[in-house]
Amino acid sequence: MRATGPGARGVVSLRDVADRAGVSIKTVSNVVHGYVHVSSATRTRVQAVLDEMNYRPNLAARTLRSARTGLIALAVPELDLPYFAELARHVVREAERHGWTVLIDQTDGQLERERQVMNGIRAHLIDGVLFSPLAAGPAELTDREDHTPLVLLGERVYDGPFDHVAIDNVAAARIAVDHLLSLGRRRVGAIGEQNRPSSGTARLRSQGYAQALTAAGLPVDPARIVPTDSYHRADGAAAMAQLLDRDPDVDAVFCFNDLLALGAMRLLHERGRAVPGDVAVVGFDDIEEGRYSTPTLTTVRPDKERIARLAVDLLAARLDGSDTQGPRELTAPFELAVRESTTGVPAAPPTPSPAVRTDASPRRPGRAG
Amino acid sequence: MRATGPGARGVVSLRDVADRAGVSIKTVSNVVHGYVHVSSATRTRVQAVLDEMNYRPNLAARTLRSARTGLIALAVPELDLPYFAELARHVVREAERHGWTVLIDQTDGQLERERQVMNGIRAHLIDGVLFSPLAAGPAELTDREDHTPLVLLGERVYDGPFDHVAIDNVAAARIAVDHLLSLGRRRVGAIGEQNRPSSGTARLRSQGYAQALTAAGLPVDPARIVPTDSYHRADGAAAMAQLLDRDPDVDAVFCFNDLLALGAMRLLHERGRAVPGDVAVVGFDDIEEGRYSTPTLTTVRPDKERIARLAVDLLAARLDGSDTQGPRELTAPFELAVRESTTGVPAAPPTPSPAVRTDASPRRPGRAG
DNA sequence: TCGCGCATGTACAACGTTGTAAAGGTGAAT
DNA sequence: ATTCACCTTTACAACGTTGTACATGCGCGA
Repeated sequence: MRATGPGARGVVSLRDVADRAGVSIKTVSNVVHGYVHVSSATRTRVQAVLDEMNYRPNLAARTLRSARTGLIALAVPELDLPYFAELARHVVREAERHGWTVLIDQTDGQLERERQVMNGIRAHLIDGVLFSPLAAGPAELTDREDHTPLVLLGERVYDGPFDHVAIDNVAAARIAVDHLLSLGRRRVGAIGEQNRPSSGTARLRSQGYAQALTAAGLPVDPARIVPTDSYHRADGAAAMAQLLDRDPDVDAVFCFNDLLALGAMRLLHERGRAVPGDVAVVGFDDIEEGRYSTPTLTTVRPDKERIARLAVDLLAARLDGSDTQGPRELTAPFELAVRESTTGVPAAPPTPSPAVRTDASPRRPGRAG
Repeated sequence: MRATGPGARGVVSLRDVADRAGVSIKTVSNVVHGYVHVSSATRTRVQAVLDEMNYRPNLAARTLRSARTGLIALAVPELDLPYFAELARHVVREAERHGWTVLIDQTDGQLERERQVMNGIRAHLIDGVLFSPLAAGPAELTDREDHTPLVLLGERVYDGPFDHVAIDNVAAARIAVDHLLSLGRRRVGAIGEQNRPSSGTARLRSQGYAQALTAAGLPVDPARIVPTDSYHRADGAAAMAQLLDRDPDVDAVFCFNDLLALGAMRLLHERGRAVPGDVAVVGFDDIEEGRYSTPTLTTVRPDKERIARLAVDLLAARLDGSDTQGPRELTAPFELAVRESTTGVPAAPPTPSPAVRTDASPRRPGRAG
C-alpha cells in the first residue's frame, strides 16, 4: 500500500512522478531516457514534473535489472604512498570518461584483504577491478573464485590468466643503474628487495639492477642489496643505515621507490654524507615530492596517466564484450628524470611561477629511453 | 522463465541455492542471516550448498529493499594532497568499524563538482557524505537539494545547518605564530591566504596569524600576507619568492599547509637562505613528508584519526536515527610539532629502525596545547 | 482427548526500474 | 468503408532480497 505520494525521506520515484503527471510509470521512464516516441506535449509536461520533484533515478533498482553498477574498484596497498594517490587520481579521471565511479580499496598489502578484493567481497557491487597486488602471488591469483573482470597493475604475473598493465621494470631499473655507473660510481647498493617470494615488482627491479652491474663487468654483491619490509621513508632510512654499516664506501644507491630514496637521503644527511658528492641516489616512481626535496631526486618516471588509461580502457573492452581474446599484457612508457641527487646540478630548477615544474613536461612523459 | 540453474555469468542467487537444497528461498535467506528458528539439519544442509555454490548476496537487491547501500562518500579536493590521502586512510578504517565502504570523490576544488557532491549525483547509492569543501561556501551549502546526511570536514560554515568536525584553526594558527615569535622573530610572513571569499579555513588561519601578531604588539602588514591559488609545493615556492621580493628581511613564515611550507623551503634553499638560520618556517597538517624533509618541518598536527572517527560516528548517529538534534560542531585536538625548520635542532631525529618516527607518538597525538 | 504454544518452514508482496508485448489511436492507402 | 502501418502509451513481468503473515507439525498441560 502506498497511501501518500513521495516516500518518507523525500525520495521521489518514477511512480510518484507518474501519479503527479497523470501518465504511466513507463512513460516517465521513457522521458527520462529520451525515448523518441513520446509526444512533445507529454514530454514537456512530464519533464516539468520531473524537475519540480527533483527526481533522481535509483541506481540500486537499475543495477538490479541491468546487473551493472557503474562502479569499478581500484585496489591499492596504501593511499598515502604518493605513487598510488597519484595513480588513483588518473584512474578516477579516466574512469569518468566511461561514466564510471571509482571505489578505492586499501589493502595495506595484507594477503587476506587482497584475497577479499579478488574474490569479490563487494560482489555485484562493482563491475570490474583494477588491482595492484603486493602480497598476492600467482598462486592466490589463479585460485580466484570471483568472475568480475580484473586488470592487474604494476606487476607481471607469469602465465596468469589476467590482463595486465605495467612498465618494463627490468629495463627501467637497468637504465637507472646504468645512469649511476655512467657517473663513474662503482659501489652501487640497492634498497627495497622484498623477502617474501610473491613480490614480482621488487624481483624485476633487482634483476635490472643485477643486469646493469654485470653488463659493466662489476660483481653483484648480495651485501649491497638491502631488503625492506615495506616502502616507506622509514624503511629507506633503516636500510641505508644498514648499507653504510655493510659497506662504508658505498658511492651510490638505487632505491626501489622514491619514498625509500627520500628516507635514505635523510639518513645520509644525518650521517654527514653528501648527496650526490659521497653517495648518489636514484629513486623510482617520480612522485611530486622528489621534485622539491633537497637535493631533488633523480628517478624513474613511469607514465602514470598512460597506465591508468590503458588499464581503464582494457577493463572497458572486457565489460562491453568487445575484447574476448586471451589475457593482454600492455606496457606503458617510462623515462629517467635526472636531477640533483645524482648530478649535483639542478636539471631545471623550480622557478617561482605558479606553473613551476622541475622537468619539461611532467604531466605527459615521452616514450621510454 | 528460468530454465537452468545459476545464471549466465556464474552468478548464484538465493533461488539457485534453494532449488539445489530443496528448500524455500526464505529458508536460505534465514540461514544466511543466522536466523535462530532453523533446524540444525536444515541449516547444515543449506550451508553446505551455500559454500559449494559460493553464494554472494546481491547488494543491489538488498539496497532496493532496505534503502541502505552500506556506502558512504568522502569528498575531498585532491587525493595527492597528502593531508587528504592520510585523512582518507583514517576514514576508511573508521568506516570499516561500521561495516561501511568508502567511496572517494575528488572534487579538484571545483565548485561545480562540489555542487554535484552535495546535491546527490549518486543519489540512492550512498547513505551519507563526508565533505571537505574548498570552493563551496555557506550559500551553496544552504541551497542543497539533496537530503543525504552530510558531515562537513575542516571548515566552519557559520550558521549552516550541517554537522561539522574540525580543529580550532584560529587557535592552531595562533600557537604556530606564537612559537615563531617566542624564537625572537619579528618579521613574520604568512603564505596561503585565499582570495576567493568562500574559503573558511584560510580565513581562520589568517585570523590566528593576525591575533598572534597583535597580541605581541606587532603590526599586521598586508604586504607580508601572500595569497596562493592552491596549496601545492609550487604555490609555496612562488609565494615565498614574492614574499622575499616584498620584504627581503623577512625572518619567519607561517604556511597554511605543509606543502606550501615545503615549496617555500625549497625556494629559500635555492636563494641561499638558511632555514631556520635566516628564515624559520612553520607548516600545517603534519604530513609524513615533513618528518623527512631537510630540515624537518615544524608544523601544526591535527589529530586526523580523531577527526575521522568523530565524523564517521556523527554520520552513524544520523543514519541510525540516534541523533536527531540540531547540527553538531565537534572539535578535534591538535598540537604543535616542533622540528628543525624553526629550532635548527632535531627534536627527535629519525633513527635507523623500521619503526622510526620523528615524534613521540605521531599516530595518536595528544590534546591541543 | 482437546487445545494451546512453539519451532520450523513457506508463500507472497514489495523495493524501483526497464524490456517486452500489446493496446489504443491516428492517418493514409486501397 | 476497410485495412494497414505507425505513433503513442500502457500493463506486466522480472531482477534478488527480505518483512509479514501464515501453514504445518510437534509436544505438553489441562
